[in-house]
Amino acid sequence: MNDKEKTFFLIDGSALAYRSYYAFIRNPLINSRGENVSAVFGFAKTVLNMIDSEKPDYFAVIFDTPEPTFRHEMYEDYKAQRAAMPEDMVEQLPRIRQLLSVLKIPMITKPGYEADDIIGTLAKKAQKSGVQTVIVSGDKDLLQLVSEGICVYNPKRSGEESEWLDADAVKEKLGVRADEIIDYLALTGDSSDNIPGVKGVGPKGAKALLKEFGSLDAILENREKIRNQRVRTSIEASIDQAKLSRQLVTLRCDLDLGTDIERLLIGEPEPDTAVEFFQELEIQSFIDRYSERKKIETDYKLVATEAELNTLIKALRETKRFAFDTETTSVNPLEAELVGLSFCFQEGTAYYVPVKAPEESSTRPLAKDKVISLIKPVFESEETEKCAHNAKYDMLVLDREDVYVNNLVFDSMIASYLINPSLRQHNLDALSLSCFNIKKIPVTDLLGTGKKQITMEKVPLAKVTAYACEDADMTWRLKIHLEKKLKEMHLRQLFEDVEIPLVYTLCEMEKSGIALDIPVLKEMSGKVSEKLLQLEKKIFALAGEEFNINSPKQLSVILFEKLQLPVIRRTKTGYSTDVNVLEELAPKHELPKLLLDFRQLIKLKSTYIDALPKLVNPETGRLHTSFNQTVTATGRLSSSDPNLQNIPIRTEIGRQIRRAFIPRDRGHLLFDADYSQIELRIMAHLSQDDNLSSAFREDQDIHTRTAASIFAVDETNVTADQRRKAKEVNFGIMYGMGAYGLSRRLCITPEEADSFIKAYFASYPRVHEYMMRITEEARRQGYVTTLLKRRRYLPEILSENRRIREFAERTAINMPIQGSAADLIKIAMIHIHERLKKERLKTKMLLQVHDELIFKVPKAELDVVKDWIPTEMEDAIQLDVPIKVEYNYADNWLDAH
DNA sequence: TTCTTCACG
DNA sequence: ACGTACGTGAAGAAT
Repeated sequence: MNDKEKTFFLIDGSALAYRSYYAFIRNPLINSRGENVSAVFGFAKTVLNMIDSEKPDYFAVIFDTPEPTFRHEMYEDYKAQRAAMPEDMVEQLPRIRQLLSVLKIPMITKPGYEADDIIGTLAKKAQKSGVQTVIVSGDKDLLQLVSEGICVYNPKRSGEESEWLDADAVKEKLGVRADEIIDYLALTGDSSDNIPGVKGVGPKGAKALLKEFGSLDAILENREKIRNQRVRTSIEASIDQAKLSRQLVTLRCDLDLGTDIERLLIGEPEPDTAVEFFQELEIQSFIDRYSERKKIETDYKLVATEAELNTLIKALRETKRFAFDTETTSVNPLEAELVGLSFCFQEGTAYYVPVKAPEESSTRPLAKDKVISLIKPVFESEETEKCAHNAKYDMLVLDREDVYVNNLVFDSMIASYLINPSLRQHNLDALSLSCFNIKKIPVTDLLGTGKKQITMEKVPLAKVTAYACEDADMTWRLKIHLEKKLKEMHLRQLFEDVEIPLVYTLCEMEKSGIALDIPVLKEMSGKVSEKLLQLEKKIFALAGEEFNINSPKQLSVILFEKLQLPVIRRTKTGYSTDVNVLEELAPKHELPKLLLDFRQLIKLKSTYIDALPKLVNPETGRLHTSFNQTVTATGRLSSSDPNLQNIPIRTEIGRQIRRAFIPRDRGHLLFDADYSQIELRIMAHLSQDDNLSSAFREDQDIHTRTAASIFAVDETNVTADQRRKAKEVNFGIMYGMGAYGLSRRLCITPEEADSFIKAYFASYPRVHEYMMRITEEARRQGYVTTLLKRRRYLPEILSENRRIREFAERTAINMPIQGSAADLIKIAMIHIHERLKKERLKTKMLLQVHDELIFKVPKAELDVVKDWIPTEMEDAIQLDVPIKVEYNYADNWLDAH
């Protein structure tokens, strides 16, 4: 046997498409145009996996055609029970055909015959020529083909073991030999194809009969010998049906296909075509697979002499606009050391100016001071427009070199975010790939990974030059590309008037940082530790053993197995032990209450009390968060490293942590201004509801007002409990909550909750109209917008899946409210920042917590700013209802709030 | 890396 | 029959 055995994979195309579609049914892959691509994705993934791992010599995907087949002529109810294919799967079938043509995978169909017959024909042919054949399908019919050199592969979802069925495996699985499958199916029937079989004979009966008599013919001939009387009667009544069924399940293996197996070869896909295809579908993982590092014409230059630098600077001044990027030693801008700068003002041409390089370099870079002093005026010039990708980072790095970036006009990261805020990645690598199909040099090519990772200043100059120039080049290309899109989508004003100016504001805030009273936290830490030890002791005593309380898995064992407490809810991987569950268990056992206390304390200790002091910057002595401008789908900021937008307040112990946030400098206070009920006011504005609006115009307590309406009592008679319930309703409505959710939150019946919601809409009818209008708008145009035209696409709103569709509907209701509030506070921040600067005040904006701004104010300035800061916040955007800002000040955040 | 839990608006 | 209120980030356990 000098010839290696050839292998042949035969794919049942429709079966694989179905399987792929349903694999994602709970969580379909939907691209930004609202197109479901689950089936295409799953299909591509399975096929490519098979090709990669099995490396078959021959390969073919077989599809049915819509034409009736000879089986329909033979039996009019053939496949009659089969449910219609879902609409969003039908749409994917042409895509799958396109996929196969792009991937150069042979596809075969024959009108009037089913895929199974074609598969049978090809498999038998292959068998004769000694080719090993693998049929990929979950269909039982095809098992009849299993014999020497033919097996069936049934791929399962990840997590389940896939099946390889050869003759032995078939016998083991069904208890009959592969050559008995036809008779077996003729007896049992097949509900999916609506094949009748013999009524009353199932898998067990069929197996026993075949074992005893050997074949269907023998069974029919010797039917009087069947001992089981019930089975015998069934068989006697269904002789014709059994014969018909046998005909139906028997595959035709003698079709004339006009193809030789030798011609069923997998071709080499053209990368460009493949990338284009997957880009259209927006399937990132395959875009990556087929993206090559495109050869683009580039001229990337190292600038290492003063003369070269002067020429570059002259060019930068003349062109009036350029893209730049910094290379540094760290991702944290407050720790990063500048390594070099790159510039681009013409597609494909870029310059790298190093200020640091490895010792062994043949070219010595110019001294950092020299470069800075020459380049500083260009950055500070109002005459030249600057573009960058994530400018805030570069600006913070340059700021530490005393270089201030004036006239920033473009940030490609922010542009990409405004175009589609739902995307997770807005980094330069991803954008270069998605916009231009250019795969950038991975940073890891320069720095390596894991333990051997080095920093940028140790990378040879030639490599850094190529990398840094590419960054500037891509940023420049993106500016040209994304600018157009922003204009088309009417996002330019939001971009130019809000997001770009906000970069300066956020830079200042991050640079300022906020001081921490470490002794306060140290003291808390000690007290909490003691309390935790006591709790732990009690918990172990009640549990009867020691275990890791922080492990939901170990905890589940104690609660639900050892103590036999009732399981309230399950998670994907086990039992839920979250707050709601523990609260429900609390009346039944002492332990859950202790666990709740333990959980609360350990959270406060590990996330805040002990973690925050470690994050104080040793140089400034303060905490510098990062305000992320391109993360949330609604337009809000987020805060990370550390997150200072989720400092505790709801519990007494937690809020004490706020005592540790202080104005370190003597003679300063923290000033805290927050919007009162801003989201409800925006909802009043958006819905134009008279009742809701008048509540704000009359400056009434909105929750009391709602309580009076839904409980039909006088406002003066609203009880505290009624007000609390009304508050939940007010918030719940803004999130599109249903009766069930409200009932759970208020511990009332869903019927009662429903009556509250009905009463709410009766008193605020236009709020209901708003919800109908905005969801309709989302369905019609595919997206919703905020007051400043910030956009969020919601393709899922057309989903067939109710859960997904309803989620999109709630998002459609909430995003304009949450996002408009974000628009509003962003404008206020910019105005306040600019005014503080213009009036040369020492007051510093330190934090933003969605509807709240925190400042550090010198006592001498308090009287000035305490009037105008709230006014600037109230005047940021004109609404049809008043905007109210409340403020307070003290020497720590707890008392200032 | 993913899951669960929990802190905030 | 199912799952049930929007938007975040971080810690610790398990994989």
